[in-house]
Amino acid sequence: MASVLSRRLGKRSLLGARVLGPPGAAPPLEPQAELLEGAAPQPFLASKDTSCQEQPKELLKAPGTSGLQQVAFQPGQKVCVWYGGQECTGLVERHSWAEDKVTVWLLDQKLQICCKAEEVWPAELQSPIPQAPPPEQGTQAPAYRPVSRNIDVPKRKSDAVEMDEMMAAMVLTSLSCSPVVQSPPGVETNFSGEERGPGADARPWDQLPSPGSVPLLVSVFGPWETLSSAFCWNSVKVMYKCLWPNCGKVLRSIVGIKRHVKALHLGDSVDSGQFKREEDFYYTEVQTKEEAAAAGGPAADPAPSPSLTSPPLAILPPPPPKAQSSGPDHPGLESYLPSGALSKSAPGSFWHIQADHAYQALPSFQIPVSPHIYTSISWAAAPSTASSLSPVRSRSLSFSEPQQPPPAMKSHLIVTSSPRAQSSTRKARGEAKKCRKVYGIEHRDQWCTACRWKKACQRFLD
DNA sequence: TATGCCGGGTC
DNA sequence: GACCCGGCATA
Ligand SMILES: [Zn+2]
Repeated sequence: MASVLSRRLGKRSLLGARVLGPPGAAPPLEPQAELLEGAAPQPFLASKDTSCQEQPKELLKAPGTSGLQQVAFQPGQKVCVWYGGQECTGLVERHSWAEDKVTVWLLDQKLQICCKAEEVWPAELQSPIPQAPPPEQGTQAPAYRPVSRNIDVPKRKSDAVEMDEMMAAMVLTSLSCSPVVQSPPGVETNFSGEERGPGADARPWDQLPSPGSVPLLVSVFGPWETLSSAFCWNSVKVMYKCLWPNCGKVLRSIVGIKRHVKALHLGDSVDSGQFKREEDFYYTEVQTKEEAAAAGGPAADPAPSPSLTSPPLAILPPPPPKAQSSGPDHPGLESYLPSGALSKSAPGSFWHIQADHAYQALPSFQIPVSPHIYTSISWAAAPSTASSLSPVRSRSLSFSEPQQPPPAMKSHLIVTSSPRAQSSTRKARGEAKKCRKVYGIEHRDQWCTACRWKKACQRFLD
C-alpha cells in the first residue's frame, strides 16, 4: 500500500497542467494600471512622469495626425476606457498630447490609470473598439493606432516588444513541449505530438485518447500569465496546497499536507475501501517562486485523479519535455476554488464518471476539478518496443513532477530482472484495489467499463 | 481462493 | 467497436 501511495504521489505534478480561471473570473491583468498603482519601475511609466504632464501646446498640433478622431480630453471629463477587459468609466485627470496618453481616474475601480488616448473615448460615444479591448500593450498595435506617430512609439515599445518576443518564444516552447496544455473553454487546437507507438496495442479498453486526437488546450490567456508561468520554471519551490474548499492551506511537505487534509477535513476516519488515501485527492502540488511570494502562474494540479497518482512510465517515447509548469496558484485563484468540487462526493465517484468516459474513448481525459480548473491528461499506449518485454500500458501525463523514478518503471525492472523473467506479455498484477474489490461483484454496475469487461481497470490505476 | 486481466470470441 | 468470458497469473 505504501508503495501505491508513493506511486500516487510520484505521479502528482503540475507540469503541463494549467489551471485557468474562466475568462470572466480571471484576475484582470492590467499591467499598466497595476504598475501605476504600485509605482513599480517600468519603462513605460518611467517616461510617463513627464509625458503625462499637461502640454497645452500640443493641443494645436496633435489632432489630425491620423485618420482617427483625436479628442482632446479635458480634465474632469467623463470618459470610457478599456480596463480589465471591460469598459469602464472614469474621469480624465490629464491628457498628455505629447505622449498621447490620458490619465484617467476610474470610478468603478477607484484607481488611476494612464493609457493611450486611443483607448479612451468620451463617455457619450461608443467604444472605438467595442469587441477588442486593448490587450497587453504589446506586439499588436490596435488597428486604429496612428501609424505616423513619431513621438513615443519606439521608446516604450522596445521593452515591451522584447518581452513579447520572449513570451512568444516561451509559449511556443511550452507548446512544443507539452503534449497537452490547458485552455480556456472554447479554444482548442488539435495537434499531433506524441504518437501511439506503432506497435501500440489498440485495444478498446486501452483506448485512451491518443494525444494526436486530444484536443490541445492552449492557454491563450494573457501573455503575461503565460510568461509568468514560464518564469516559474526557474527556481521553483514545490509546495502542497490543500484543495479543500475554503481551505487552501499550503504546506511544504506531502506528509504535512496529507496530515492536514486527513486531520482537518477527512477526519481520521478514512481507512476503508475507496476512501483509503483519500487525502491524496485533496491536495495539490504547487510551485512557488523561491523569491517571489506572489508568483502569478495559475496552476494547480488539483486533479483528484488516480491517473495523477499513477506512475509515469519512463518508456514513453521521447519523454515529453515537461510543459512549463504552472507557477503557484495565483493568489487570487484560491478564491476560485469552488466549494464542493471535490469535497462533497467521494473522489472515486466523482471521477468515476470521467474515467469511464475516458475508457470509452473520450478524446480528452479532463478532470474538471472545478468549473475553473481542469487537468488534462493524455494517455498513450507504450509501444511494445519501448519496453523490452511487455506491452505495458503506459500513461503519459501531460505534466510530471520532480522526476522520481517512475514506480512502474521500478516494477518493470523488477519484473525483468526477476528469475522468472516473466517472459509472457502479461504484466504483473497491480496492487491497487480495483473496482471489483472496491465495489464488489454485487455492484458490478459501478465498476469501470474495463473491469466489467475483465480488462485492466481504468479507474484504479496501478 | 479471490482477484486482475489477457486473449479471444460473439454480436 | 462494444461486450462477454475462459482461463491463467498472482496475491
Ligand atoms: Zn475498474
